[in-house]
Amino acid sequence: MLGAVSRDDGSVVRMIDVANAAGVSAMTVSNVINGRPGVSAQTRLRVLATISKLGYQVNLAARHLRAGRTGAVGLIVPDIDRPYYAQLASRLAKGVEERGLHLVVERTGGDAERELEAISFGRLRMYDGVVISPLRVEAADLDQLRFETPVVFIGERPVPETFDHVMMDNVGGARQATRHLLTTGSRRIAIVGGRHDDHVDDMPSLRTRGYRQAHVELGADVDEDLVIEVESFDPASGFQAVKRLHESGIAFDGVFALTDAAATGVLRALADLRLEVPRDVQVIGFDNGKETEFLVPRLSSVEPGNDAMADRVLELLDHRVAAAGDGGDAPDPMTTIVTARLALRESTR
Amino acid sequence: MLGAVSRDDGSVVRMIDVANAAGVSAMTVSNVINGRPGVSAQTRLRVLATISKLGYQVNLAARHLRAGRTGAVGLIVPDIDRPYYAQLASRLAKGVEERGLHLVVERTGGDAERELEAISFGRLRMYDGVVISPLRVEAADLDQLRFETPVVFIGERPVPETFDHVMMDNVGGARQATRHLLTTGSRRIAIVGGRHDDHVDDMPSLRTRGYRQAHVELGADVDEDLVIEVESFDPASGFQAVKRLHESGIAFDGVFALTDAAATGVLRALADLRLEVPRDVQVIGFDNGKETEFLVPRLSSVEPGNDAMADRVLELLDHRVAAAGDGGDAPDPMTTIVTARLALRESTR
DNA sequence: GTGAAAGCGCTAACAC
DNA sequence: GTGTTAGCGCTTTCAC
Repeated sequence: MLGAVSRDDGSVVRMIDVANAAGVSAMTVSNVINGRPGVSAQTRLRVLATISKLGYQVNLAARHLRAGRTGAVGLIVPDIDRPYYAQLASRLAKGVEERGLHLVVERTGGDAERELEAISFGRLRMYDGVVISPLRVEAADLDQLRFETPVVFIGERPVPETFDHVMMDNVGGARQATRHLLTTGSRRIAIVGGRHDDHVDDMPSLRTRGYRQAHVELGADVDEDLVIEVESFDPASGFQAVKRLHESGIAFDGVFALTDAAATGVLRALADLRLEVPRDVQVIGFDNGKETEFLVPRLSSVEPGNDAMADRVLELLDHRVAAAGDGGDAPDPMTTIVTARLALRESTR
Repeated sequence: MLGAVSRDDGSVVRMIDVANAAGVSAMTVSNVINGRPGVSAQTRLRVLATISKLGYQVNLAARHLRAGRTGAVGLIVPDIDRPYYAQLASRLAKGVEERGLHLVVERTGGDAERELEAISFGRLRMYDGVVISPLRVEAADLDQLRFETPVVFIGERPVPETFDHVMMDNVGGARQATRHLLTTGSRRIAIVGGRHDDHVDDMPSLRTRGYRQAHVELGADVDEDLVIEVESFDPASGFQAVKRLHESGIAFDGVFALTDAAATGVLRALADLRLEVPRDVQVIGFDNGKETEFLVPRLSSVEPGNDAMADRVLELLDHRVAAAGDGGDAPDPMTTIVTARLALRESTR
């Protein structure tokens, strides 16, 4: 049997084997293992000794089948390779493990169908709770869904109010960043990764809205030539964006890059163009990643509060998993927006 | 029941429900779902229609309990946040999903006990196959282990010959990098993250050996003052290392940083010291990460062949999982060393 | 080509 | 404080 654990004699140690060896019933062994009350100290010790002597380990599949608990929390993300998701996964894994559970990471590749599939009935059943950061799924698709597994949504995609939702303050962070550039003398600020049409609720649109808001508030105009749409938000895109801007002869004295990764490419391109940062061009990124303070020049960035987001997600899961376990009333769904702040370094004045 | 899937009337759709609705037995439904032969085309269609009408999904826990297959491959790594592991996870996830399985990522935090625990009998049973990248576990501890789940080890830790093992060419890559610096005129090459005592088989020691080998081959001496041990291999460590070197007044005209992340900090520190790269100091990293070609200056690096490693891991799993499934003979364990090559850019001459 | 019986290893409910 | 009974939903075996 694939995956089965066998001892030297080829047999598998089951709970009943432990029970027989210890001279008790399987139920008592189960009670000991799960720390349930009603077992005498003496019996408990004998059972524990037998367990370690036989090297017994619970069969999680059987427990899952019987008890409905899986011991796993699912994290469903577009991609586990990108720093934002990798860090989210790392933080959640830590928290989930402290609660005696495992984190299972599933990647969708940013595919709408696979996102929906991942939160389908059957797949959710594999988890005690699920955290999903959708990229494409529509609120309308989610509206139909009804399930008992606690689900927390994370990110900027709109989500029906019937779900817990944790989001970063994309608009506010972008607004602060842009305001800083404007108030320190930049007049023509390029937004790398921005959207001309910012009416969809995704990351680039929300950050573009903050950029526009700041302009309106400070009485500045947005030149649509400075709104540079890009495919992906990596260094290569940032690099290309600045190169294109320069080749088009469009003047600019500030850059708001929608991610630190893109900003890395922006800095590289400006160095190639012999433009000095921040004297000729100010640059600010978004994410406040670990690398920012070691770039040349050190990159100013928006700190989105990812730790706080992860903590909040864990809190929400706690509430809901506890309620589901007790059969208690499910708490009202909540939307949390974590505030962003600026981390200013050498790339801005 | 937590995690249970319920329909509007609160009931759960089981295989037997599908069977009743389609007027067949559960066994026939099972045969249809698993694509087993011996079901007439007509019956098959009727069953499939009923399945989609009732929205039935197999209960994976029950299947797992009965069949012993889990549909999951485990990846056990010290940390999922670090780019090397994140990329490994991403690549493996893709490959595993192509095979109709899931990748479950577990992090150990680099703790020896937790690494051992993760490959214990009970935990392995959760997976059809396991990939583990240990950081601390000793070969002696592994020697005792005997299990039927296919396990592939990855990384530089020594592993008993009874296991499949995929490693990158740490020594060879470091040797090439150092040779390049030496043959292009550097005489005093600092190794950031190196080890004075390189007799343990871990990443820093192996790369240090390559560094020493290159020196021996080219008749150069290693000054132990240039071997800088660091705590972690992040930008901050690289930055500190160069600062300390400079403050001690130790001359150097080349830096081999054991990771690109450390090299990022090295470049930053050299910029602070107004040392020009590569004129005054040549710098080379290791990993050939995506960011390297956008740093200022563009970083030369050792390309370790991570894609090839991931492909090889998948290949090995394929063989072993297939053998375990068929009850066929297990293939002989193999050790694969993936060759490294240099990716030269602006930071070297 | 299809179905009935048995049981995977565990735990909830209840009896003693 | 401990044991007995039953059954979670599926698949293996074997009979028809």
